[in-house]
Amino acid sequence: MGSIVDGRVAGDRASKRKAEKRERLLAAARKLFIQKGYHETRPQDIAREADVAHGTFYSHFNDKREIFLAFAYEAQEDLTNYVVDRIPEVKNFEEYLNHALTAIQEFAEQNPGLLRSALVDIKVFDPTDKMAKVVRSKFAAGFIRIISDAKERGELYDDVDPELMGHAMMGVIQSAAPQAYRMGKSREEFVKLLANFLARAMIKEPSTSVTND
Amino acid sequence: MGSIVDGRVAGDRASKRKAEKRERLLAAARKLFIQKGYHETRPQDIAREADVAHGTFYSHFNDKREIFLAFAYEAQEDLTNYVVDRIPEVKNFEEYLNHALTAIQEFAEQNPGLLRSALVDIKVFDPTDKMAKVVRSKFAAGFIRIISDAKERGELYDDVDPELMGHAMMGVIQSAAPQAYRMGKSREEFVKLLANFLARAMIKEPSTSVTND
Amino acid sequence: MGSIVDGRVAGDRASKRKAEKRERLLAAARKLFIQKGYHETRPQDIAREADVAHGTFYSHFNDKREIFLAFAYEAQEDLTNYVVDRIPEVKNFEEYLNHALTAIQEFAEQNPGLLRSALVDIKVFDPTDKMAKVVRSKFAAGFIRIISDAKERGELYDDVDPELMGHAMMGVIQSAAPQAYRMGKSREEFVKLLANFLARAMIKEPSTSVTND
Amino acid sequence: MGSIVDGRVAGDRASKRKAEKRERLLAAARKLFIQKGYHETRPQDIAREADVAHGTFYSHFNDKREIFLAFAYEAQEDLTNYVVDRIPEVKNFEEYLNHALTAIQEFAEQNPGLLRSALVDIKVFDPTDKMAKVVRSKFAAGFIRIISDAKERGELYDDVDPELMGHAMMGVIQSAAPQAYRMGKSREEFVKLLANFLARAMIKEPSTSVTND
DNA sequence: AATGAATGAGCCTTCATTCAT
DNA sequence: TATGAATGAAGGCTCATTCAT
Repeated sequence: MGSIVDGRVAGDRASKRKAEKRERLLAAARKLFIQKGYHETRPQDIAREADVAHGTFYSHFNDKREIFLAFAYEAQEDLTNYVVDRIPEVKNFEEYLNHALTAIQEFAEQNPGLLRSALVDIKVFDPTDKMAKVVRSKFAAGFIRIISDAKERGELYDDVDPELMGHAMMGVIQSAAPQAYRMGKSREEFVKLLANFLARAMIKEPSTSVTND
Repeated sequence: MGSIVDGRVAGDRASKRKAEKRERLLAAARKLFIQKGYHETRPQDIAREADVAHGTFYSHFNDKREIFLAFAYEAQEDLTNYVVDRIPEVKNFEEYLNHALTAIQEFAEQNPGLLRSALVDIKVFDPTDKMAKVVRSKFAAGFIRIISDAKERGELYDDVDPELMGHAMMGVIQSAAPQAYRMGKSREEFVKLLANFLARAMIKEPSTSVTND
Repeated sequence: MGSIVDGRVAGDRASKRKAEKRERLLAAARKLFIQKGYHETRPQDIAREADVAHGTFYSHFNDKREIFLAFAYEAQEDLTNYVVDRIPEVKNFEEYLNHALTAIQEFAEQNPGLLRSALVDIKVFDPTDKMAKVVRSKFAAGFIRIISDAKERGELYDDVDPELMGHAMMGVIQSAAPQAYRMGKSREEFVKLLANFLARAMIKEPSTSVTND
Repeated sequence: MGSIVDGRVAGDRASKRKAEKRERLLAAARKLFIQKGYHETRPQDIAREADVAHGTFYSHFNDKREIFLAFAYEAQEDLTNYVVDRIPEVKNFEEYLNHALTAIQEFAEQNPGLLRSALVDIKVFDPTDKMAKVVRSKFAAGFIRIISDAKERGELYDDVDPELMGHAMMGVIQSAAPQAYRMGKSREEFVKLLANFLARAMIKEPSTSVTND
């Protein structure tokens, strides 16, 4: 049965094969964008890495920009999922902080260069670009929601603006993580330092563990 | 007189003229890198903007990378000087925070796009590039020293690592500032929120003003 | 019934379906060649416009050149038929001229762009191309025959060479028609001016209407 | 003297050399556009033929379109000059016709393919293109002026519209000339036939030579 | 025959850098 | 040193055609 009688089956197979190539291209793009950055990666290279013809690239993505955005989107989604999967039940913001930072750091270690590329290279796009905008704020969005929830539960200082602090947290992590790496700090230590920092900054009554005495 | 008989005088003038052209090129580069970013700016554009011949560019800078680094270096130096000039006597870290954040924000407003360009575009360079490395950490260096001093005076929590937190502060500012701008927050409000955030995060006994009650 | 048992019936249906697709492709090609010209029209566009798969194009035409030639051939045949249908009984060359010019102009108005495309774009083909040659001279052929007939009836000047003048007429019409359009002349006026022009040029004793007095 | 003291002299020389390359490129373009047509000629080919680097092409012409227009403009100017130079004193329109047609035919023979390319390929450009418009009507413009003059002198039929007939003449020549060539007619014969044709079509009282008797 | 994904040679253009003057 | 024309490798993208299903 199938390929002759039922066009749908043949079509399904074909579109499955097509989808598979798209995946191959995306995987290749991920590898190269991480390795060499946006500007140093050519569609041609991606195609070769994915083992498809140069022209095939353009039957899956309209241009280089599009595949980068798809890559960045996916990267942030992967991170979000990774983190969400690792936060059992959010009892309070402080616990969330620890779990989330640990998860982010784990993810970053398992995917070296991924976040740097997805978060930095995206800035080359026109700030008015619709899709770029969406992708750019995707990463901060998770933090913002969590901060917002904690704020409603009264755990945070009144002057903590979720929107602003969500972005601030993102910045902290982005800048501090590579530095911690350069300084040779262990993941545990890094997470502890940063969690304390953020807890004190935002939580009204952080557990004693985050203070000095 | 002089220019023919006295080589030194002629030489001085010549080197003065040369230095002046270099300045013109740098000023042009600053304008264009801010306006269009590193990749969208061509040496030809810089030369034209500086009103010198295209080829002259290469008698002042070895390549495009070099002028960008010079630009980024200068930008961060300007910022540092601006901030330092605006901090009267550093009585304590909290005061420093307020003055510094205000100064940074002022500088950013007076030089729109400058920091974004100098801090983001520099990431296009090979992370192992010696000069790029220096420039990259220039901005955080000021913070690190101040935090270090405050730590020695015992104002800060023991777990505050100056090196790490210097970079963290830089990240907070970089991410939060554009967001505050997008949200329409005034400079005063932004500075207050961020100063409170950072003060609570690092200072053992911040002034009451930074708490809630 | 039929389609499985009786091969001939099935075959007929199949070839009918095939012929119908060919027609659809030709109609699509006509539309697009007129709209965008030969070089700006891709086989893919034609297929999509005809609502068939891209690859199907090549089971009806060997290449893009072939469908263009088929289009141009058809266009000129349509014109010829249109004109022939509108010339009742050719009493003399002068009458023919009026009817023919009117018909051509009508046809051109009803099929804007058709002749321009069929007559101009065909020049992109190698002048030695056999089929292109045939198509190229198809349009003039009608004129040539008519002029030849009139010549044999003794209506025309002895030095009127049918072959040459057939092409000359074609050139006149091609160049003058767009110009008349640009000048805002009505069809009636254009036909009258051109008919007079050609009548005086070729007919020994044109009716008084074509002279000045 | 010169290159050091007087910048103008050096500049003049440089710009002379530049102008010379432009000429070389134009000559190469002329050769190739005639030989292979607009679409089959690549800027790359033109550059190679002119013996300059590929990129040099683009410092003299913004794009392929621009050099084609320059070529077509020049071609028509050359023709116009050639014709004007060969018309001693225009006693009357009939004489003009003979001289002009002879000159055009001569020019066409000496520059085989030139007019075909300049007059046909230009139609590939957007009809609203300003420069293309200018070039397109350049060729007819000469005829129009002459017809207009003759009309004012009362030599022509009242219904001869200079604008329209200028274009008609152009069309006649364009279509008839290649046909005459294919038929093996001599230049003299072709010119005579066409001159008679046009004279009868437009001149009230053509010399007896153009009639039959 | 029909499908549409895949192909890859080829196109036009850019631009960092060099070099003769 | 200053000039600006010249360079040519490289870039992103297109599209007529092929081919496995």
